[in-house]
Amino acid sequence: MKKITIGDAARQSGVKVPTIRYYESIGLLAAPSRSQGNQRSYEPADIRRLAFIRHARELGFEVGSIRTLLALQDDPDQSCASADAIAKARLIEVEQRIRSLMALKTELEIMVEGCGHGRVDQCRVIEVLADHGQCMHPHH
Amino acid sequence: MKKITIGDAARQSGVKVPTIRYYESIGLLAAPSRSQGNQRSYEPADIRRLAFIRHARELGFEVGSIRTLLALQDDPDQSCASADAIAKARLIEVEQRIRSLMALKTELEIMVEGCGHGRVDQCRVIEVLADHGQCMHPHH
DNA sequence: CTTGCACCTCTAGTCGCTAGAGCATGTAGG
DNA sequence: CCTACATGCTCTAGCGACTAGAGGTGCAAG
Repeated sequence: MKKITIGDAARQSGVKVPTIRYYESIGLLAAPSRSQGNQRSYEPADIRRLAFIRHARELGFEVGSIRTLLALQDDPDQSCASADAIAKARLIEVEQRIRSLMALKTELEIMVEGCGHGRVDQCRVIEVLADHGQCMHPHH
Repeated sequence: MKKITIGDAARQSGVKVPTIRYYESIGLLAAPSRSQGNQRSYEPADIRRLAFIRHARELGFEVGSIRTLLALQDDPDQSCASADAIAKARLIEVEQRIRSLMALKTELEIMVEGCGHGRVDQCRVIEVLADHGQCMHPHH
């Protein structure tokens, strides 16, 4: 059997070495076997699990949700209703975040366009920040 | 002179009480005068400053940037080039974040739509997470 | 005068890592 | 076989921007 070091695991999964150790410490990844010299030795399944975690993190899932998703993956007989619920909740979050960022973008554009590059006391950036009432697109 | 307590400052500015104390501790807000009983007593200018900070935080500016923006506001003779640069940088960040969230939204939608609500081993949510190659809209 | 809320300070916890110190191990070249 | 040097190990502390809690004091109403 090929022994995968933590460095190789990091390269193959795209998860950084200290992060892998961190995931082990919080119980997201099982502690792997060790070599004679006490070095972690991973299996291909661990790499897949790490890639799963990484992808889920990139999608913005929190560690708690990932824990549930991993538990579901480990037990394929279960209904995927939980996974679906988690993904749907995340989708709603993302949609809200997009809406709020769009409003924010508009507000920033107004600020930047309004800036005449003169003195601060005529600057729209400062002005808009100081007085929220000037926001054209309320986002909160 | 009317004395504004920290609680009233919180209500008027929309910044929570412990957060106001935190801002004082990191030097974002000057320490106000105190009453006989050692209670903080704010001026209307402090409330405006807090509202400024709150608004900037809502727009996603980091405390470091807010520090600069506040310094600019305090000295209105200065050129607003820095304020403009900060706002522009933030605008670019926001635009990138929106793009990445849109990609993410698409991916989540595919996951959720593909979920047949059956068993986990046929669930697209789990499947897509496990295999990044299935992303239709690569976002990273 | 007492009740009860608001205020005070201080410490520690949150989340998801990241950085650093100070060692041990593994590997490639000479 | 020896020496470099990369990589591994553990442990602690730090990041940002708060938030929570303990344990105490101030103050205003009934």
